[in-house]
Amino acid sequence: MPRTEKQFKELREHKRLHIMNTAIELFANKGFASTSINMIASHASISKGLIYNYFESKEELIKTIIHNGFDKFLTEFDANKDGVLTKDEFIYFIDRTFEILENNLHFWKIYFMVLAQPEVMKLAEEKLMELITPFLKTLSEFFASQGYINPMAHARLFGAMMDGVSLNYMVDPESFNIEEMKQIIKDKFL
Amino acid sequence: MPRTEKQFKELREHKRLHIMNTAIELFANKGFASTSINMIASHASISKGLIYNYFESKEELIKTIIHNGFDKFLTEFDANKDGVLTKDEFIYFIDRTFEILENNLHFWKIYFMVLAQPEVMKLAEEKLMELITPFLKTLSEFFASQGYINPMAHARLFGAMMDGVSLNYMVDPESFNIEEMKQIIKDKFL
Amino acid sequence: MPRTEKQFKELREHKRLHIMNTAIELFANKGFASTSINMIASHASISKGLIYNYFESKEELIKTIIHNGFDKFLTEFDANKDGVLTKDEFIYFIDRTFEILENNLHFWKIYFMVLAQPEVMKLAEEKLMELITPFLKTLSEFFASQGYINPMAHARLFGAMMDGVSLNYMVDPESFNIEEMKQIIKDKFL
Amino acid sequence: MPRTEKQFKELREHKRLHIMNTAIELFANKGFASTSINMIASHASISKGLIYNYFESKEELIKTIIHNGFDKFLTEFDANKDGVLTKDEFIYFIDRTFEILENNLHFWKIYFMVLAQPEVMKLAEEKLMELITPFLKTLSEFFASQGYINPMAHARLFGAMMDGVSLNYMVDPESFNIEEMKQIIKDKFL
DNA sequence: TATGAATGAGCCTTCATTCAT
DNA sequence: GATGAATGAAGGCTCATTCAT
Repeated sequence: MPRTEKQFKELREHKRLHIMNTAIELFANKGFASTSINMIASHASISKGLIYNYFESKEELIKTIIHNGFDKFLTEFDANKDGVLTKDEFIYFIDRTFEILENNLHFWKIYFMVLAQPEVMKLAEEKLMELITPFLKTLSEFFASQGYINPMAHARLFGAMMDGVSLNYMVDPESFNIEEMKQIIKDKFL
Repeated sequence: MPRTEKQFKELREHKRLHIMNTAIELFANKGFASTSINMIASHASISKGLIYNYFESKEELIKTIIHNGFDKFLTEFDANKDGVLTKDEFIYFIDRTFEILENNLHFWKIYFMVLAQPEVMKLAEEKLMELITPFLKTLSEFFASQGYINPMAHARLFGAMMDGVSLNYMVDPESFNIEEMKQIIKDKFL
Repeated sequence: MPRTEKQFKELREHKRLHIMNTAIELFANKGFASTSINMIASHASISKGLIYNYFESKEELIKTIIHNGFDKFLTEFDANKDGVLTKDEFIYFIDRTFEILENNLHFWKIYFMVLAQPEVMKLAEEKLMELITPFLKTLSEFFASQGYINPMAHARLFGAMMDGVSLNYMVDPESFNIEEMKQIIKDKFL
Repeated sequence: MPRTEKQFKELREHKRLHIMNTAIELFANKGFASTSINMIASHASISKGLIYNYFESKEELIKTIIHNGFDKFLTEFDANKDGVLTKDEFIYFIDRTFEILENNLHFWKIYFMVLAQPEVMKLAEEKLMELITPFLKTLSEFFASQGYINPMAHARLFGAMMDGVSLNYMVDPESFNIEEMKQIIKDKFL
């Protein structure tokens, strides 16, 4: 009965995501080490043991969350990666980045958690490079097309700035007027 | 015959700093939760118990480290805080920030640990505000004097950018050409 | 397939009592502070961690033991608490007290441990008052009915004497002839 | 210079007593295990190490306290121990016991700590027997002289009652009218 | 698949005791 | 005699992980 099998698989996938989302929320709010498997289980209204049915370990769980988050991020940008970035696409790019930031705050908290503990979390390094490389490349090409003499440095600065803005926004969203930020960034880089 | 009071005091202060420096290194590299008191003790070549002779708890230890670091940072910037920032002082400010960044990498790692790890953030929140508020104020006034219509947003963006650059520099120092960065930042904000 | 809820509950209750009984024995023989959780665990042939699955802390454990002991004590006396105590009931009361003493030596050792460590064991105070108040009231009414002019003082003295006898019996059961004691007490108070 | 040596010895003895008195207070209020050497040192305004100059160990310290206390207790009763107890001396005995109780609450707390806390009891057992045996003997002989058929049982009951009264008085001095108690006890036993 | 009892390594912390000065 | 820095064993407790059911 292929139908049943499919349903089965969907159910599994659904529960898997449920666990991940619960974990994301907790990791982001309390930190990785301070979030226990027990906590995740009870917030997800499942048993402790079941989590190990879906993830081999706590580390595996956060690793999966990070990888998934990165993949999602890349996918959401796919539209732009047709090769070249036009001026309009650059504007869209900025808007989109902030949009994603606002919609995935929890994930970004975890992303910075990972960055802040380099030795412990080699886990994410590889995936991070995968994410960043094309990002920088596209940006660099755009800045080159805009006549900047130092396009890669500009790309890096732009990326760093987006990191910093995200970080500051996360720490204290109320004090951050995203619309103003976007406008200033556009002014500075165009 | 006991040691004189002065001898004791010097001994204490010296050892206290030794513990703090050992702890800074470990916290920065492995994160707060992943660094055990045992680890700190053995890296500092002292006994576990002795740490508690100098710090009431692990929390107290990192709190002290954070406060000390922040205080030191503020002190290093004191020159600029005569009230107003001139154009030249702004340039000096940027140079100085990067200089401090390069010379105090450990502090900056801990600074990002604070921002990114909720369990540490809770311990530092107050001190962080103390650090940031005058920082933003001075910047905002400078941008106002430069004729920007949105000086506080500019100050925040500038701060965020410095955070982002620092973060990226720390994660991967080789890929970062600090001199180029400084130049671009100066171009963009002046 | 998980166990049914009923199975789990029974298992839990059973193990909970097992831990408590093991702990009572050890607390009574070695004192509260000198009995480690490790000790209780190994005497109960379970792991250290399991104890914390049933009791939140060592304090909680002894608190539960004390409360349980008091409740049991009160229950065992319920028969007499129909309001008034007749002469026969008073005799029965004395006999019953000693009977309970002999059957719950461990609990009574803990009871005196609590009395003897006022600052450490605020834990039991409330429950103790609950236990003692109706006890004294019933006695006082009885002594009043027997024509004593100072019934409450008699009740207190009687209670204190029972405490003292219990304490002495516990410390050195061999030297104590309970039957003789009972007889003398009856003679003195009737 | 014998003079200096004598002064020296007195100074030592004085400090020794100072440590003991400080320790008594703390042991009585917080229990033996919950009182640390550090605590005693700081309450006595001396250094931790100095305590070990006077007492070999914490155990030795409480042992000395207990022995001293018991000796003092015996000495205070010496008057009566000329062999026989007359009726008047028995009355005096009761009055004296309560007088001592009121004036040496700390000692009595420790006495009950000894009885009730097995860890302490082991240290005092011997001395306790030394204290109790002549006490019981004298009482027993008195009750024999009064024509009681069961003099030793009476002596034990009397002793136990005094224990119980003392204990109850210590736990809750306000609820205890000592004068009333004394009167009732005299009535019951004479 | 799902449960939660059970384990045990490892954590933070305390404290009696020692010892160089 | 006097100090308090230093030690390290031991304690209470947490938690990722396993496993019988």
